[in-house]
Amino acid sequence: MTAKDENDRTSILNDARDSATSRDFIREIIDADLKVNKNNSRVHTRFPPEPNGYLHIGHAKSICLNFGIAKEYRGLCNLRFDDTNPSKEDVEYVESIQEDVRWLGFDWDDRRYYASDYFEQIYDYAIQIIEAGKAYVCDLSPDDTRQYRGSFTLPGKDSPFRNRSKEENLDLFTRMRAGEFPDGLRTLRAKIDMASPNINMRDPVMYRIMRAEHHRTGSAWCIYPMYDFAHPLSDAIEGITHSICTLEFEDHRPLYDWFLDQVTVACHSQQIEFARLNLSHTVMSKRKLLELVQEEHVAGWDDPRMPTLAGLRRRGYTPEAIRNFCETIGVAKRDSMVDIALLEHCIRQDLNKRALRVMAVLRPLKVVIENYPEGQVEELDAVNNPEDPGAGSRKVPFSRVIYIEQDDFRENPPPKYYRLAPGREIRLRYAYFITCTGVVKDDKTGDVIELRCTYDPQTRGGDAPDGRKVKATIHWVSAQHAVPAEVRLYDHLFTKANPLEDENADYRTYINPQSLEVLKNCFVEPCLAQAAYGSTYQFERLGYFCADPDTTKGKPVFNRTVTLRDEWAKVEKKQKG
RNA sequence: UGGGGGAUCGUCCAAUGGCAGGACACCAGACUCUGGAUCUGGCUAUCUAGGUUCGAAUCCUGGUCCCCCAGCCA
Repeated sequence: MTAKDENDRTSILNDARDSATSRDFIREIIDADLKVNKNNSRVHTRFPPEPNGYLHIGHAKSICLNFGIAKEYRGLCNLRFDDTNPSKEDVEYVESIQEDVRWLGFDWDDRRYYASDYFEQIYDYAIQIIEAGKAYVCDLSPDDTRQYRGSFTLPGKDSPFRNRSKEENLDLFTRMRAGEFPDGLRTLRAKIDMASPNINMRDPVMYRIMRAEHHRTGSAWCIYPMYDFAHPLSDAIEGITHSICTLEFEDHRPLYDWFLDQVTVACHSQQIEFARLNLSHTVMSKRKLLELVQEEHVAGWDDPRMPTLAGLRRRGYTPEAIRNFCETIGVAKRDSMVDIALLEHCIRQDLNKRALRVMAVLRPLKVVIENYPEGQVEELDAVNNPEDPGAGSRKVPFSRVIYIEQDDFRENPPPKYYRLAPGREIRLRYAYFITCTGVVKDDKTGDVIELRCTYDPQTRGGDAPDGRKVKATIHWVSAQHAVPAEVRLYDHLFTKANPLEDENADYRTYINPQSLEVLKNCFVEPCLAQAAYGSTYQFERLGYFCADPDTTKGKPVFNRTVTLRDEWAKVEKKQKG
């Protein structure tokens, strides 16, 4: 190696260092590998989902890690479907997975692979291992296999079929493939050590007989390789240098290495394990998410309450916010539970910069401005985004009858409540100062159903020429111009930070009964009449919302992505004890 | 119980023998035509007991607690 090469690599390393916000232990391992020119200084990762469910925010962590590392080190990251168990897998999932990875902002170019692409090669490797006397066909039933495996404290016993001849093994394995035996009758097992303290090394199953329609190979195969066998070989075939997976595979690493040591491969990838993401107030296992869908606790994989990428997307989360979240939480080996407040912070931070501000009244209270001329309409200027001068401004119609938020009026205002109350003056955003002069109540219920107010014509646009101040500014919508809308208010899916914490209670008992509140009688300002699916807005003083695909021509539907931070809510909560 | 991992603010991540730092959350204040945003300040942590060292979150020894593994799932 020349001094120039050394300098080049050093500068690449430094670039990588600069572009990363912090050096996690995985990047440190890669730095060290690069320093000794391991793998000819190549960095090649892969994201290997099993197509048996939708991707969730935990996968996003892995995607950002694998694709992110590839990008930083000027390497490559493959997308590989780990489809070795056809009984659980489906094309629906391979499609959603690709959509989600792309949406998150990552690109695998032409490197979309399937473990099933390698079935023939993996089979050949199995033959090699049998020929080397390191694998055998076992006739033990699943039950007996378990019995023979022993326990944590007891060593296993050798299978009676362990010492079959190579010829017999080859013959039997060939016939397994040929479909001569029923499902589950025999397996191919690695001959390692039934007394190993690591249970994964006690002659693990390499192939099982399973007649199931595979989403890619159809019925071409009736034997399928197990993860432990297929995964290291798939990595080797693709030339993966760093095979990043989660902590539960840590004790599989000796087996990963063992398989690669039995066969001739160009590349022996290094498996590195990190802690999977746990997020408060939700669940992350695919099995539980499937249950929530199947038992109809949610409306589907893309229900905006789900931690799936499809759900978050429909909820109004942006790829940028999710990527930023993944960067912020870091990567380490200790089990942890990230507060969902951090995810919410990330989406607020992103949407604050880009979401157009509009006015929407969710729980309308009619207000008649008595001294405002009947029939008059004014077009008032409203800023689209105070954080982004380039976003410009728009006209908002104002008239004698408007709607305000029920929550913005109190007949008997508590301490520190700054909004409208009898006799009090406040500002209508971008419009006028108004003073509440009367309250109309429902005869029967006594509920406030209408407010009578007067306005000060001198305050047009929102400023008083005499310099007087008001304590509050509230949003409003002109009644005659209002567009009816449906708004879906979402909250955490679970009431408990960790729904799995209590071993005596099913996680479903902590499903938040108020995770969805549908408001069908909302009014939004006219510019929202043709809000397109996916467009995000800040409803001023309420939160960030996005148009849902359920939107129809006459009636927009909005999902609340997240509320704004709300000081008054805190004060009120404190007052109520 | 055998094996594999892990313990740092309330939460997540840094500090790689040299002033325990950042983010979120929380609290207080400033500012504000969003009780938003922004700004300022504050709070709170090295699992434990010994040892090595001028100096330990970091090294050594003992203990404690937590997570994972006994699928023909991944």
